[in-house]
Amino acid sequence: MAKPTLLLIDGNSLAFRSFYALINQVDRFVSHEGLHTNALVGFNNLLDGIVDPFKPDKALVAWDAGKTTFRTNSFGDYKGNRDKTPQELVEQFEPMKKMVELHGIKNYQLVDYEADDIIGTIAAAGDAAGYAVTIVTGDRDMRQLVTDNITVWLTKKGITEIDKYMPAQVAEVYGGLTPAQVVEVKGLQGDPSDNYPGVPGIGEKTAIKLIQEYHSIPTLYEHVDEMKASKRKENLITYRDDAFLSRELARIRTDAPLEINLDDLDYQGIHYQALIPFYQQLDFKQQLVKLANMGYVAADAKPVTQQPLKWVTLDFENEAELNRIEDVLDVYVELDGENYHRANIVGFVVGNAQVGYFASRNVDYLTQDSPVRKLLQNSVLKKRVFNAKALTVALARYGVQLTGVTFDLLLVSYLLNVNDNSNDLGQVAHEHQYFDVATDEEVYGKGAKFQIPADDQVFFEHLGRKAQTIGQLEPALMQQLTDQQQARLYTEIELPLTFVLADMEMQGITVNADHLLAMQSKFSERLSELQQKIYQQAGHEFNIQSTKQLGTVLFEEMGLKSLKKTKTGYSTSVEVLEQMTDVPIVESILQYRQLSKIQSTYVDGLLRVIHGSDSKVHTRYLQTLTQTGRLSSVDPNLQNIPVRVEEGRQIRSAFVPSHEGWSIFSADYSQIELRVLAHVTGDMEMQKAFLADEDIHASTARRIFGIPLADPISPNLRRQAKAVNFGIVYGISDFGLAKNIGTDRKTAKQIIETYLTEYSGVKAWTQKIIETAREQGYVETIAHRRRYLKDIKAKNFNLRSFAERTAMNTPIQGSAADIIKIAMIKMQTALKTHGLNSKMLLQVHDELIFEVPAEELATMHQLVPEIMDSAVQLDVPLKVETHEGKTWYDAK
DNA sequence: CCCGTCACG
DNA sequence: ACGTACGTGACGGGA
Repeated sequence: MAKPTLLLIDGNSLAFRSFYALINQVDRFVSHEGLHTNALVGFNNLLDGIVDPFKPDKALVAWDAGKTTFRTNSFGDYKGNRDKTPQELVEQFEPMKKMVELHGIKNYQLVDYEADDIIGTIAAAGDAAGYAVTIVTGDRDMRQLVTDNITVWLTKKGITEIDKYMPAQVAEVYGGLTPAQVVEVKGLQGDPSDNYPGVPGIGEKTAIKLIQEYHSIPTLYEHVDEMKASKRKENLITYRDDAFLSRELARIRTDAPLEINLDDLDYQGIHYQALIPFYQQLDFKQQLVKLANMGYVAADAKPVTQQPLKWVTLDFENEAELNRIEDVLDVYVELDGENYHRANIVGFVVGNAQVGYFASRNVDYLTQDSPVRKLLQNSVLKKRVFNAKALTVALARYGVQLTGVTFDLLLVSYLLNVNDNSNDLGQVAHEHQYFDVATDEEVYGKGAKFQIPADDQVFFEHLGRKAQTIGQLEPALMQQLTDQQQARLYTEIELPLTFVLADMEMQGITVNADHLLAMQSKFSERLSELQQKIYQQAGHEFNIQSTKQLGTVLFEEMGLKSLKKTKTGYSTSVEVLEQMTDVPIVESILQYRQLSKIQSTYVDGLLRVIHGSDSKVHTRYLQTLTQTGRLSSVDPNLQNIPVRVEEGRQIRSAFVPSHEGWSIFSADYSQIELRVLAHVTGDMEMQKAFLADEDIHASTARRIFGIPLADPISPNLRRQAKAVNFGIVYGISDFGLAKNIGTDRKTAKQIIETYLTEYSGVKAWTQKIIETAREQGYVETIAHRRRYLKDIKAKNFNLRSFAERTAMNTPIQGSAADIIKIAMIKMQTALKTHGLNSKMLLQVHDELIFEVPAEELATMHQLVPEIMDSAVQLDVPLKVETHEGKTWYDAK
């Protein structure tokens, strides 16, 4: 008969592991009550993944009781170099213990003892009582407890993967030693993380070798005199006491005076119903979904019944049934990659709840005349989709002109809350408390395991669920849009824009590959010259692109003074290097850096993404990503093509019109963010300056530096005033301004105060917007785009300050984004109504780029500014400047 | 996969 | 006393 099982869990060790596994995202895991939950998430995964399937007979989670233990009493420095446990973790301990209880497991801690000792003691008792004992921990030293009946499960890097240690595995990593000998090794080796010393110069390798030979520390010292003279022998003798002390510190106790025994440890099983309010409090949505799928729902929840799903595999027998579809069609198309300009359609589904859903992998239904194709191209039939832009572009490649989209789940979800921007339909649905659909990861797997199911039953059911979800969510989400006064933002801006963007992306922009190739060979020659020069200046070869190696060369070998550090080493950023240009190698490195950036990101990078079929690049604009409402551009990013430095700027000469004799034409808003600032703040002084079409930075300089009208403004003061204007838009701080204009903090502070006195409307507005953010929890743009600021009331100064700057910046940056989006929609319409052949190709936040036939140039110079500056009516005028040229470079 | 760096508005 | 300008994406290096 199988032995009874006893599961012992090292609470502290695993809490720390969980916390640091997600340390980078500590601020992304915060409950609505402001509690950090990253460690709780990790710990919960651990319970789910290891404990729950284990179903032990008895179980315990052991915790440290506090800072002092018998170890600190015997050795004051024990764990003396540990940083204080971060507050973000401390606050998670109590809920974590509650989580343990709700999973049916007892917690235990004991004054003066560490979790290890509790586990050691119970494990020994369990071993003696005939249990199969399993210990789960992140602490490698626990392996000393292993016996034939005690297995140690050690978490690897993350926390969900584990290595299992039985005596054989311990022997394997410890060169044939027994678990009991682990403390002998540790005694010699010491442990920097616990701050006990061991013997200097002896690491794990040597310690194992010595214990292999002498078996233990006491016997080693019996024979120490026989060792041949060496530094090691000297150290062993000198640090004898440390070795014995460290050995004791490393030894886990098996005789702690516990007040509990095995009878108290019966595993209770999971208290499902009680977990619901607990998970709700922590905002553990995924866990709630899992509970719901098991039939556990909150007492006050609407009953979750899995909706029935009507679906069939589309075939030539049943395709006629599609003709019964009227009013509305839900559509979902699955691609085999995220870049929809290249990816293939691997499956699709159309239908609605009344008639049912029709799924297929056969793209002939799309490429050839079929009922499906007719429905998709029928403009009267309302389509409900997820990611209309991707769908439009993908279908267009199969010859289908999708029309009549009224509901885009992804887009609507993003507008309701910019954080709900997952490209996974299931995840988005779960955000809206709709659980009748799984995520792609759940169905397809991820990483190397990703696979579209070969089984039609599985694949089509998932597709059907997705399509059905879109339809099910539409009424509630459209209502929420209305409630948040965002209906017009959706119907008049974002939804029409999505099709404008689809057009621009499909149009693409032609890139002259020969030109890039010429640049490539010129640059690589120059790069190897610079490389040789740098090797010479350094005295040896090294990887210039490695910040680590570069730091060693500059700050250790060459003895330059390090001016700034990053958390991983010396900073070698431009900012730092520019202060050391008197050293020749630094100058060379700066040149090398600049050139290799252009080469790798722009020359090589662009060449890689030119489509063979049309010699164009087709970016994808992400419409549902940024926190402010701007677009972003990927694959390639065409919103950060160099312009400020001449060498880089020449990249732009590779961007050319797609027809002989055409031109590249650009139109940009002048100072749009400051104009928006003048509008939203209602500041009369700033508005006057714009109404008079003054040079705004000069005008600001005049006011904040008190320069009489008769006097000219020096370029330096104008530059400073410009920095102040930028600072205001970004949510200014004296430190930031000082750094930017190279003055001291006090002066910067004075400048800001003067600015806010001179522009009192701006001052009043910044105070008001922060107040508003605190009251409603969000800020808005002129088109009612919304951004929630969860940290606006944070106790932590940094988090709160950041939220306050965001509160000021988002209405400005976001409203500017609203304006150009409106202009783009109007522009596309105007091109059509004027019967122009010019094409809008790119958007770069405050500028639009077109390709234009020669005969339309004059018209465009007039029409484009007209459309752009009348996109919205502000209290100050909008100003637009236009340029044209044979290439993008020349359109300046 | 994260970090430092650097390109843009 | 805190540490600090807003919003993005791509690259190479190195765990």
